[in-house]
Amino acid sequence: MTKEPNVRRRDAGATKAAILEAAHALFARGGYENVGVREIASKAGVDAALVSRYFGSKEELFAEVLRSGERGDDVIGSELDGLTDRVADLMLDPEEKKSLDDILIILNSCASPIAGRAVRDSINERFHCPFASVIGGDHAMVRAQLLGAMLLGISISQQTSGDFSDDPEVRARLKQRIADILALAIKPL
Amino acid sequence: MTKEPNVRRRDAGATKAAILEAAHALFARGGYENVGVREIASKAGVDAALVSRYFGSKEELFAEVLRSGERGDDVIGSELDGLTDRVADLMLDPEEKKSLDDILIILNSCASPIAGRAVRDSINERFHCPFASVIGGDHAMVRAQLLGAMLLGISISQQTSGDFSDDPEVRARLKQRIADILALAIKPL
DNA sequence: GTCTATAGAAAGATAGAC
DNA sequence: GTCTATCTTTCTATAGAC
Repeated sequence: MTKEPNVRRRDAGATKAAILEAAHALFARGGYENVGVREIASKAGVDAALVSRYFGSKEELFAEVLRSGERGDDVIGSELDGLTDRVADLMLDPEEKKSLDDILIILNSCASPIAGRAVRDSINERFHCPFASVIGGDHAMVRAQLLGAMLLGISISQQTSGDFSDDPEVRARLKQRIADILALAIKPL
Repeated sequence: MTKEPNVRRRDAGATKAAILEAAHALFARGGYENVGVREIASKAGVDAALVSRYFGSKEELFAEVLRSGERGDDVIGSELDGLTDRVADLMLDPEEKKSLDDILIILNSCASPIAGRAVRDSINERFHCPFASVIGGDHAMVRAQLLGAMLLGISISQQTSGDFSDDPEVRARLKQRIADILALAIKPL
């Protein structure tokens, strides 16, 4: 396996971006503890030493991935109107799976003794608070957490057990059911 | 730190049980990858070498922990009547948190490349199938997976973000809300 | 700006003494 | 039946060559 010393013209910015993107995708699949810097570098097409070079450490890279992720209102939108249908769509549409990477990163890294703290802080800042702003009303944070719990649960279930059903007819009815559940989650207490 | 060579009279059965119990508790908190055999042995009050001695490997110990865990119908009961209230109670009652350890083990270990497969198989056998038996009707497996997703989501949310609220009044209304959501999850499609 | 080589730490597993 | 000592692997991080 001979190495051509990197085809990409030397460009710190591009290299850094490539590492960040690779880390984002890999952390979503395996979580902080199950992904190595070698693997990240390999996917980004660069050398492993550059990860430390540009981000300081794996931990700091992970924090940067969290910061670069979408905020809750990017995921669910900022309009309360039609929110439940939109999100139910997002959860079941295989085309949109990329949008759920940020949820998977949370899910798969929250048990880590190193990354766990950052993950927990990030959930509040990036998801619960924006959710609460969008849904408003009394006890908005409680209802926002409940909404977040539903999204987490559905995401992890699909990741671990596969899609709920292959039958388009069933999926359509399921989508409506999930929309109804989400409506119940955000309804004033 | 001088070591008294184990107070417990030499008893393979008791030692094995102690290791299994310690592993169960620790895997629930940290997941497969974040818990070492040294840590498990320490909590069990035995030497680390005995883990391999009695279980073969950490991986086999984990599989044994999965097998020894509760089945879905132990958690939700086998009566459809009153199920949603019972489970909502279980999710929010801090006294019952121990019952949710099996859910946390799933949650915190599913990303592991080693333990992930066993976890995924276990979800179906131990949770979705019993759930489907209890709730019955058309598309029982789809609805069972949806019920499981709700339980997973609420569990992980409480683990990562803390309890939804400290106010007993709010918690009571939230419990009712969760019961309503669960009812919607298992309702015929 | 990128890569090679390696230091240093931590974890799982095992042989053999007691 | 239990514990000590150690082997092997794997991973992060870094110094220094190119």
